[in-house]
Amino acid sequence: MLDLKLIRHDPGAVRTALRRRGEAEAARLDEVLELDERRREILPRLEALRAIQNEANAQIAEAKRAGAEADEAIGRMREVAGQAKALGEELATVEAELNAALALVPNLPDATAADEDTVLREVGTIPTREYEARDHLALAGERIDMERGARVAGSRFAYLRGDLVFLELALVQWTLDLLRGHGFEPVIPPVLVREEALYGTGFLPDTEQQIYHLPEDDLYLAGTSEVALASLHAGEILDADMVPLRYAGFSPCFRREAGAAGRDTRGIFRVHQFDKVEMFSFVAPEAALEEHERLLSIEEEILSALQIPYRVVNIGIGDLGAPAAKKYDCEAWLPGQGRYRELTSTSNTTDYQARRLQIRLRGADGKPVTAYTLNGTAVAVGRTIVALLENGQREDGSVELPECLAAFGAPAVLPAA
RNA sequence: GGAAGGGUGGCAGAGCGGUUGAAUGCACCGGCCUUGAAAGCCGGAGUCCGUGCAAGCGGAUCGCGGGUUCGAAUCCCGCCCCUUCCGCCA
Repeated sequence: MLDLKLIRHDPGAVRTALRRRGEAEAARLDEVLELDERRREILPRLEALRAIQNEANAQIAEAKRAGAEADEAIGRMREVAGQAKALGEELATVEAELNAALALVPNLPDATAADEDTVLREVGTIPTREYEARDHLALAGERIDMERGARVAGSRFAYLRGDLVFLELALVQWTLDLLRGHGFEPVIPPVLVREEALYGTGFLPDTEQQIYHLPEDDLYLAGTSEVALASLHAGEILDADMVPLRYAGFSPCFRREAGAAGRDTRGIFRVHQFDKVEMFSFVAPEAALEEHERLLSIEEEILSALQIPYRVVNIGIGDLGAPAAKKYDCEAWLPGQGRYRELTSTSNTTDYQARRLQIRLRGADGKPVTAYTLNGTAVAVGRTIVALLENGQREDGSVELPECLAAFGAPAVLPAA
């Protein structure tokens, strides 16, 4: 959610920034501005009535205490109360519309966000081989069991079996260990969340078609632990010296993938359920840009340590989600597909989520300011396994795995399927 | 799932339906005192909205929402959360 005061005081600048997302988004401002004006027309009138009520109430109280009659003041209260109630209802309607309109306005793109997807750099060596590269399913064999997964839960569900389970666990543990070294507190968050948490992070109203809902309990299956991590400090005013606060959340993630029919149907590249280690930072406003680069550098450190060739993309404004002001994706080279595919993603959501979640910092002057939040994928386990298998493959179909994982229980070599 | 109790300021904890934004204690900030500190004394201090250059002024806020009433922290209803007991359970 944008700062209403900013919209009010500098609508031109906000509109200009929003235009980079398109005219339709910029046009949303008009409704917000109009509703805000109506609100500020009604509010002083209502407050004046309330002031009269409060004054009359004091007189009544005083008269009662003195044992005197207060009919005149009570009459005045009675009269004003009716007017105040009607005005109050009018205000409530306008405020509800205002909040709904404001909730639909996406975040302002950062000045350094790209207009179109822009590859910043390619890192690592794309392996050359005389044989045809296999894809991860061919390499995994029954250790990735899609057929039985589909039989039990439907398409896009998989069984991970045997060695791959130890690979997953090693990957997770190695990542959490590395992140702790970078100052991230490991967290296993709730995966089922309330609507407020999704609204607060900007997934609602925006991506509802991607989210599983449990109507019996009115809970939602989170598509990322970002939801629960952002909500960790909802409603709190944090001391400025507590930030940066960094969390590494490990959780399963659930996505309906509605609208992705037919895409990436082979293997576990795009499934309804996967595990992920997610980084999440709460920072002071002025520290956000640097923190974003920091999250990106950690993502790159991880990909490099795992010897996965990748490229970094500054995501174009058209592909930014509503909460993001800027986003980098790291795309891994997948020999089985012969192209780069998204593996991790990090977003600077500035104060967009924190304002909705009412997360503030108490600055040196004692005044609360809205915090800034950022998120980034440390390891999306399923896709990382895909990348490890396809990049580590040898001609005989066995797979060499990165050394760093061995200490955490991963096999050094995955036998051919 | 059943039964009971409870949600008040950073924390603890009062609060006959009417000068209660809210006693008191602790914690916090400033001042006095002190060589320095502690103790003591004096004072200050929540958050949000509107208005104003500002000081300020006005409004809201006692889990959330609604109701009763001229008037609700206080009474009624719904929801959320916490605690205890029973049941169930990895």
